[in-house]
Amino acid sequence: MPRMRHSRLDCSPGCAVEATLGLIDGKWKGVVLYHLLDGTLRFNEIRRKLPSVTQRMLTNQLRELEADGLLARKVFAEVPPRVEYSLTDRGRSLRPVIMALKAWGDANAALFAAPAALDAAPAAA
Amino acid sequence: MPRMRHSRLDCSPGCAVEATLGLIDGKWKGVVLYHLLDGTLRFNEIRRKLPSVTQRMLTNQLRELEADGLLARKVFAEVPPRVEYSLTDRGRSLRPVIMALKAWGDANAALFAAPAALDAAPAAA
DNA sequence: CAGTATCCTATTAGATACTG
DNA sequence: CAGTATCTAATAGGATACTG
Repeated sequence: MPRMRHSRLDCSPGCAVEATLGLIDGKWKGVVLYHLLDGTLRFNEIRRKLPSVTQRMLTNQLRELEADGLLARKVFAEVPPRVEYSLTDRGRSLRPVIMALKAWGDANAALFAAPAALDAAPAAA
Repeated sequence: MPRMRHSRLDCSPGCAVEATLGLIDGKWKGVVLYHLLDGTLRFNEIRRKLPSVTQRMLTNQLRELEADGLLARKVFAEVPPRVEYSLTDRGRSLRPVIMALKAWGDANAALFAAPAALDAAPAAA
């Protein structure tokens, strides 16, 4: 069972930066958080938004986010089963962070598309 | 030689979130970027700010940041050698992102100190 | 001072199959 | 539908020693 991620607390004061990063890294956490900003989603709804995530990975990432108090998991005793994921207050408080990441990514999309565009690109603010 | 990190581009539109994250994850990149926001630093100056980083890791992280166009490495032909690291314009454009990460981390410091404080804590905005 | 070079371990992530 | 369970591959990260 994959528990125990980097503690990353052996710094300061940049420590806070790494601590926050530690909660939202993991290959899919950022996107998951991003999509949940729009509201509650079921397991397979999230999955459909992440074309190449495996079931196992998505479960892991969701469990870690839950363990970190960023999202809530609500299981409905139905057949077929239904599980809904939504952000907690703490999770929602990450909105500015997520949006800052997204804004920069959008502004620098060229960087990701063409690695060689480094010199040419205008380095958008 | 550790090259080739996750491409993370198989999403959308949360893609931008992961793309940005991909550039600043790595166990030390966030802090390095943070410290360089204050100005140019030499190799060992950075190292001193990161008590437990190894020489190898710091070098790796710095090289990746450089390859991603976020920082510039300036070598002085002196004895003893001197190498200065500073943010590029693109690196500086990450300031809002880094500061958002830091702000959240500071506001939620309790979360990192005591993992059990999840319920009690007030979930600062 | 600012790295390289090796070697080795731990953590992450993917594939695949099965289940309440 | 929403997971588990295994097994394995890839990657990140650390320890240590050496060098221009």
